[in-house]
Amino acid sequence: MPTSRSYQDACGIARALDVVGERWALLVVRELLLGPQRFSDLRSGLPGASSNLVADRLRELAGRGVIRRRRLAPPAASWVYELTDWGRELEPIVLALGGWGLTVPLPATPTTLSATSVLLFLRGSARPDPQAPATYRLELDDQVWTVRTVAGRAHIQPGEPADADASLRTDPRTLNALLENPDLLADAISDGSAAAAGDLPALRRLLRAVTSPAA
Amino acid sequence: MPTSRSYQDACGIARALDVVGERWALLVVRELLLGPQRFSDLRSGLPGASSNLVADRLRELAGRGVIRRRRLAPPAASWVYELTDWGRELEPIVLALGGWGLTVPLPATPTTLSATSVLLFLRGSARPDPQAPATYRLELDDQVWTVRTVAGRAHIQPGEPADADASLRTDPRTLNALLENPDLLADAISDGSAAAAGDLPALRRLLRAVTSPAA
DNA sequence: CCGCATCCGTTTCGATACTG
DNA sequence: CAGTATCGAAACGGATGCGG
Repeated sequence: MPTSRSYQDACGIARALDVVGERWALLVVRELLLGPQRFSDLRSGLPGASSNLVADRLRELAGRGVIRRRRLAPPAASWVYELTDWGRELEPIVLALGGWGLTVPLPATPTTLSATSVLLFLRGSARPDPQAPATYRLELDDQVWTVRTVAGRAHIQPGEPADADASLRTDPRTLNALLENPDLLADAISDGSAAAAGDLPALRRLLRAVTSPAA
Repeated sequence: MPTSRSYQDACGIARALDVVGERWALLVVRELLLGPQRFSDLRSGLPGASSNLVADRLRELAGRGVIRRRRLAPPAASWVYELTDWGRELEPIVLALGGWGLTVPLPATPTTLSATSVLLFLRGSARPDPQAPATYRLELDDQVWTVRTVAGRAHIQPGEPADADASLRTDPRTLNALLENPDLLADAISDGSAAAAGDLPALRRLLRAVTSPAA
């Protein structure tokens, strides 16, 4: 019986940690914050976790009701994991923890950075010009995301956009660098680490929405 | 070198968990949210953690700058642990996590409940009558706390109050029950699980401030 | 007694290999 | 693609020891 060990403490903090306090659990939640993901998507977002670990956490979190396993409609016929309504209530907490974590020094050795992590940062920090709503197609490590800027906020979903003003194909680390310094876009394109198409001024506006938020 | 293992992930959430994601770490932070505590206080607040575990976590959290070890002024000449300013920034996050955790079913087997846990709940939930500020002496498992109700809020500190309107001596679990149902106070006193002194109506107002918050 | 350190059995983690 | 099986290494958890 893999009944995960409990703190046996009636305090709410301990009870929360009984559910999401195990190693990797909150990072699995993080990966699902922007929408349903398949097992292999989760694995590539959590390259440091072994496959059995990811499988264990998914089983436990599903058993606790934080996430759910769902079958995609045909012809996809694949399985995805997604947060339940209850699990989604962790979102502000996890994001606040992430804000605090930005003040933690970066690990010295080379680090990973998942697409979801960068996109959560983008969504949380971008203040796009409300006068110029736009839709973008972002392809990060072969996964496609839809980004829409509406009413001064960025909305992000996994999957293809119906219609995009501009598109960008790159990797999470490069996108992160571009969000810190949008002027690097030309360099990234010329050295092949990024490829852009469509309304490039709109794309620049998106990248600048983090460093130069609209008033 | 007990250099705790890192997620090696640049995401803020992962970096936060590198610091406070280990087992028991956030519960140590919880125990310090209301003020400095000695090693033995921490141990009695975390009865499920072995002594070496507590010592390990304290060392790690101190090394990371979340907490600090400080010598009390003579004649106490003892050591206490306390949150640094940086560690204190975890407070809203930990409290939010605790709020979510209240929706987690209680562990089946008998649970512990630390004085800090109940007092955090009291502080977070009590809406005392702003018209009747008061100071209380609370003695929980031989540790003394000062509770002051001011401006519709409860303020809590470890240690003796300078001057108390009323005092209550009990254990965390009984106090928790009394906060849920203040009418049990007479029973608790008569069966010896609580002892009260001073302005008893004021004490009843404190207990009722959680279930019947002032408008 | 307080504040740990050491020892040791058990559980979990993490890497690799493997299967439907 | 979506996991399971296996196994050594690390961490946890309980008991005990020990200096101040």
